[in-house]
Amino acid sequence: MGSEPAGRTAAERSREQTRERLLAGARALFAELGLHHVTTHDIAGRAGVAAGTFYLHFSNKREIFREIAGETIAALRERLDEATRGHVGVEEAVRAHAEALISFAEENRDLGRILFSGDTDAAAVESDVLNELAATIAGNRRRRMISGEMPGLLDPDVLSQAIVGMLARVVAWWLENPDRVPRERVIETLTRIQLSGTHPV
Amino acid sequence: MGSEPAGRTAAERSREQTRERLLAGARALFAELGLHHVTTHDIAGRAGVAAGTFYLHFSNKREIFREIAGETIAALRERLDEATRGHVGVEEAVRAHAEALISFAEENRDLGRILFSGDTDAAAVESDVLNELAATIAGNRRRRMISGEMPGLLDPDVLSQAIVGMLARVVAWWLENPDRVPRERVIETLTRIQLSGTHPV
Amino acid sequence: MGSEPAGRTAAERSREQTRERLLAGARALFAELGLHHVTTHDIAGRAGVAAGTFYLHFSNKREIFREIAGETIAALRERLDEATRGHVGVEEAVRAHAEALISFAEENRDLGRILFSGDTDAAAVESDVLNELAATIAGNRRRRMISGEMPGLLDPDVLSQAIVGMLARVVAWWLENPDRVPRERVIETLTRIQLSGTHPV
Amino acid sequence: MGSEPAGRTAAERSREQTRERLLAGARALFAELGLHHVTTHDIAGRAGVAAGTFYLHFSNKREIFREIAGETIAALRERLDEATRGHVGVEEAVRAHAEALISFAEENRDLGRILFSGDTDAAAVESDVLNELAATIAGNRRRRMISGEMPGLLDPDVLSQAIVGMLARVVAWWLENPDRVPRERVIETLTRIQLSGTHPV
DNA sequence: GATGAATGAGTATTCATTCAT
DNA sequence: AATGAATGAATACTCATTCAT
Repeated sequence: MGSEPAGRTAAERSREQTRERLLAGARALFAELGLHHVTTHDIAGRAGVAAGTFYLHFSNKREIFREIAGETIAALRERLDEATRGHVGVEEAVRAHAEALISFAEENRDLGRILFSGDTDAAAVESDVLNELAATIAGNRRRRMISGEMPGLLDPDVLSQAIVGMLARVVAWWLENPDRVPRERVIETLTRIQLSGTHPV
Repeated sequence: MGSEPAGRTAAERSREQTRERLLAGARALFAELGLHHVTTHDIAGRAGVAAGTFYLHFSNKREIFREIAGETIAALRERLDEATRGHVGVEEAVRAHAEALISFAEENRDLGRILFSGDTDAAAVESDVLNELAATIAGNRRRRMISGEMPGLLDPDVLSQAIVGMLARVVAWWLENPDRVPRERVIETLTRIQLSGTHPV
Repeated sequence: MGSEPAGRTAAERSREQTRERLLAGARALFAELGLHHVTTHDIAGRAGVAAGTFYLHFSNKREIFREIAGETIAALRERLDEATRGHVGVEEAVRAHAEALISFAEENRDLGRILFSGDTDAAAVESDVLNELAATIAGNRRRRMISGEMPGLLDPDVLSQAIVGMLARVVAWWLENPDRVPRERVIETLTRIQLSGTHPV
Repeated sequence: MGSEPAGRTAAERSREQTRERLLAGARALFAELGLHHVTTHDIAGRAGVAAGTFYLHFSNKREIFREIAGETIAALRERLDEATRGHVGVEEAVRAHAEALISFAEENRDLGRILFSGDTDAAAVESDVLNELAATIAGNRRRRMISGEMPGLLDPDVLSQAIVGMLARVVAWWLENPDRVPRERVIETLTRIQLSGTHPV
């Protein structure tokens, strides 16, 4: 009945469970305290295993962080791709993109705080999340919109960094202050800014 | 008729020099390694003094960081105010603001990396630079432009965070990749984005 | 059927042994050098373990001292209670008390030096041993003897402090100079002084 | 009009004043904080001089403590001798001795706390104050009273330690709790205890 | 595979003491 | 004689990582 390919021994399943518990504990702790205020003992403790067990599953602290960040980024990327895929109109696509981003942030509230914060250590460990996003997002943007419409006015690299910076900052800020502005208004504002930025007078 | 206020004893001058060397060393190291990968011993070593000497000038690591960050922020704020003061036209003001920001970043290349990075630890020590900037910048922006022109389309809080995020990200990125885009083009792009955002179709 | 409670794992036994070695080392060092001339490194070194190991067993220097002092005081108190319990006659009781004190000091020669020395720092860490003793001893004394027999001549508080001061000093002195006076003579002298003080002419 | 032999230069007088100020500051600080919670910087600061000046007058921290303790002990000894000198009767002499001790403690309240506390560090620095007192006091006592009157019941060494312990403890205790018992009652109690101890039934 | 005791290099901070001015 | 900046050894405590059981 497992969704994973069967034929695993009990030991393999047990190992996998321990690994998952470590990942879960690490996610929670990193989100709460930031990368370097979390010790490997903390993570093991949160996972309910002994300190040494951590090193049976990850070769060091950076690795588990990299894994967590990596899987989160992959999920985000997929979500964003999916969100924009079906849309033809520019406005629709941009709004769907913003909506997907906000939804993802809400669902990954804890890790989002780190991933979108621009934390230098986190960035050093994982090839900078935001830079990857910049490439992806800017790629989309360029393909779909900029082409031809604003010949030399806006530099595409600067623009992509600007958009990423804007998105990351707004998301991080809104995660910390969710009651200041309703969700829909955040999406709407993000959408408008991007549209106006690409359809100038 | 020295450039420094006269009437200081040799000891005072020596002390002041050591203090400045510590500050300079700390600035460079913080920029290079981030707040908590720098030890007080490192700072002292870089300044060419013994480890204990650090504590004759600063009571702890947080203090020297706060001092560095504080003075830099104050200088930045003044620079931005000054830049926007004389201008009547919106476009002129926005461009002058962007220009001042870029110039400041160039002159404070090292620290800029931290201040604009959104480093969570740095933010915890010094009342978050970017948040302060958000307030200031957003204030200006709101006063001068938004009034009446885009009634309820853009949320002012979200907008201010977006602008700050955009500016910080672009500046931090450009400091790391100064050769990718010429300075003028960065300024021009930043200016255009902001203007388009406030003069929508 | 070992002398220690069975059913312990090897790790638990090892841990307990290390802990005991740390306690033993600390006892010896504190006795030799006094509370604050002993470093946690010294204690670890004496126990034959690495410096960090100390902190796996005690959260800081004060704690290990408190533990050592606490257990010693508890043992002493029990010994004194036991010694005096069975005796009806005043003289018998006083002599048994003095005898128990001297025996205890002999058996705990090292720590006695600190506990009976009135060391102000030690006292600050552990609620002052001598003050506790003063209360206990004086309580016994008052109950059993003074009642009615010397109405207002001797102040009970002053008397109890005097007795404790006398006992502590004599014990500490005798531990340092065990060959000057034979054990029995110390006990006899202590007994006589106390009896004469309570059975005046 | 100085009480000291004249013929001192201004420099000599200035030096002497600085020295006295250091001694005064050290006395106050040692009394307040105990020997090793006082830094040489503290002492210099309290004396209103620079840190280095301390070492122009004392070669190290131990030395200034030794000097302070030494002069206090000498003064105490003189006071006690003086007090007992004129008296023929045993009771008179013992009471005068107790009275002098209490008076001295009151006048030197600050340092008394250390000198009578049995502080091990203080004792290590200065050849133990209390031991010196033990010798002196016991000497007096033996000469005047014990001779012949209690053939072998009380050991003189033990007795002298007992008396010193008693006196020191009562004095230290009373300095900390001056309101618990009136001064006269302390003296009376100390006197009675000693008399009864030497005039047993 | 899991345990958890142990390691030891690392780090902030203090303070007695020196010495150039 | 006085200053006070500088020194650097000392010390408590942390934590990533190892390894015998």
